[in-house]
Amino acid sequence: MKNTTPSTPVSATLDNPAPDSVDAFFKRLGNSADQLPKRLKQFADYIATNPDRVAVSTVAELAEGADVQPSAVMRFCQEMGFSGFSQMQKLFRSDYSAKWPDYATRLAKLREHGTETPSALLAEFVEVGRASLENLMSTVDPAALQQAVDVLARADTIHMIGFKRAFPVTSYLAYAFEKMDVPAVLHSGIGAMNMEHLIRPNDAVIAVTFAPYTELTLDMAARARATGADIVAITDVVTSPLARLKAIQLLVAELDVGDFRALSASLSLAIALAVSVGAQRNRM
Amino acid sequence: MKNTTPSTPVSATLDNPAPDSVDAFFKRLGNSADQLPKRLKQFADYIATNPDRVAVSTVAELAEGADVQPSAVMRFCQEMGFSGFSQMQKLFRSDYSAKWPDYATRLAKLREHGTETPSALLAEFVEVGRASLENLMSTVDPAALQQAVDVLARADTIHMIGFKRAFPVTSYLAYAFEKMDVPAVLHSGIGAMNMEHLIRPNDAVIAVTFAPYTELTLDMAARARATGADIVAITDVVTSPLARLKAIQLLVAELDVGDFRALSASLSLAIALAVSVGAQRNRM
DNA sequence: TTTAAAATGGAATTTAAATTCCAAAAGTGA
DNA sequence: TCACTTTTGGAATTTAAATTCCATTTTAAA
Repeated sequence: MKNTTPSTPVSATLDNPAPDSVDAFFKRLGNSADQLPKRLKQFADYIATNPDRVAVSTVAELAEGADVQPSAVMRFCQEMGFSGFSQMQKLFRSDYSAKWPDYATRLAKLREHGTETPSALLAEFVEVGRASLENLMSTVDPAALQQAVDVLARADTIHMIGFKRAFPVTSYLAYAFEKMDVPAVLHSGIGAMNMEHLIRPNDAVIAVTFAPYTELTLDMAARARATGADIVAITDVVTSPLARLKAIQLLVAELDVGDFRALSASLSLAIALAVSVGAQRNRM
Repeated sequence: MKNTTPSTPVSATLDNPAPDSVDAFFKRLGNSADQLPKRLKQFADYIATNPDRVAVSTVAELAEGADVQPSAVMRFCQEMGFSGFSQMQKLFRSDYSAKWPDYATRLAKLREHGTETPSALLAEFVEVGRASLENLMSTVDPAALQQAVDVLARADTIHMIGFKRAFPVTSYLAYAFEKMDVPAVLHSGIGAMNMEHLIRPNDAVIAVTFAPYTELTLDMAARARATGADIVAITDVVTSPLARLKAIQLLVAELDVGDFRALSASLSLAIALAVSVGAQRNRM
């Protein structure tokens, strides 16, 4: 009569049961993430960012991706309540097939719910954003972009002008320039203060405005032009009032959803511009 | 002098090279399917109807699913030009992750292509933006989004907190809310003024921050939470510190190019959120 | 500072899966 | 029907991945 009862299951202890869905897993991870040791936290961040890799990778591959040891991965899995990696992966794999109707199907499914739900609206914006990005590559003239980079890299100080819906663009430019130590001023319009006198002949201005154009932006750009500063215009069409200023034009045809636009293309253009300028200045 | 040349590679013979994409694989399968022996055909049919299972299953599992022996699976793989099942599975797995190659791969690719021309960099940001948007649809939980809209529509005043790279997001939210006459305050941090006392129990806060998280944002959100205000967090991963605040989480996994991210997905999410809130408030 | 506890990296071991092999069954043409 | 080829199922082997273990390092506490 064999009686080798190993009574305690290796897999999951009572106080630490294995999550039964990927959602539950991430919920738990969210709660306990900050009291995890360094390497385990590092791995947690990695799979939180790349959850879709878990189903199709080996321990070694994930470990390498997160830059930790395989044993750290094992410890993590156990910490999360699994018996080991295999059990955790099984969970992710079962979720995988359910979750992977492709992008097109997903969008369609969201749409049929009607434009009423926030998700359907989000789907709209995503779709429009993608279209705008695709378009961006054809509306932006590479030569003009290069020229803009040259001008901005050469400038003493870069001034950014753009309000209302253009403000997210200029504020992101400001952030990027600051991070790269490029001297740049964001003209925010705050306090109704006129900072135009700061613009000198050897400076350059990035003016951002879309139809219906903001008067203030046009005025300020015009006056900057008068002092001799170079103007780089991020705008929507060639007939934009900024054209008159002999500005270097970067055109972004952004699509609307209702009264709003996704801004994806404008932001992408802006950040590419900023990073290029930063790189070029470093080379000088 | 050892000379054990086994000259013929086991993997793929000349007349039978392994397909290099899942598409190519299925094309070949279409051609040769009807001259396959019974069991092999049976397996072919199975994976043709369940292509997504291949990446995440073992030989034994697929064999069982198709009701054939594991060895039949092996013979099938070899018939199709692969050295074995592992090689075939590798193809299916890489095809899957090709939709979103991870950060490291992408950076490496960027480096080798050279960031030389601004247009190349722009192309990179555009591509990353598109991938991020596509992914957005799967990381944002529709229920959480709906919940966020409800909370924000109900709030007396909406407060927006987000600095540095998150600031374009909050500033766009501010613009959208203003345009729709939704009472909303953008906490800009300007003048180091503390506007937190403005946040009342019946208000709601939209906090936006991405790793590395901005302390100020976390602090302000925590204090707002303490006063009883609801928090909607737009952040990158579940391990985000904002999770601790019992916030409604909207996750955006945005890819980086170098040190910067395109922000396309975050902006799209933000504007969809804002418009939904505006619409819902009008209905009340 | 010293000591103890926790965490880590990497090697050693175990386990499970992939792959091969071969005897039996099914099919094919004379 | 008989000899021969192809196909099949299942067991045996190999390979690779998961898991454990332990010596070393790091961190926290006294």
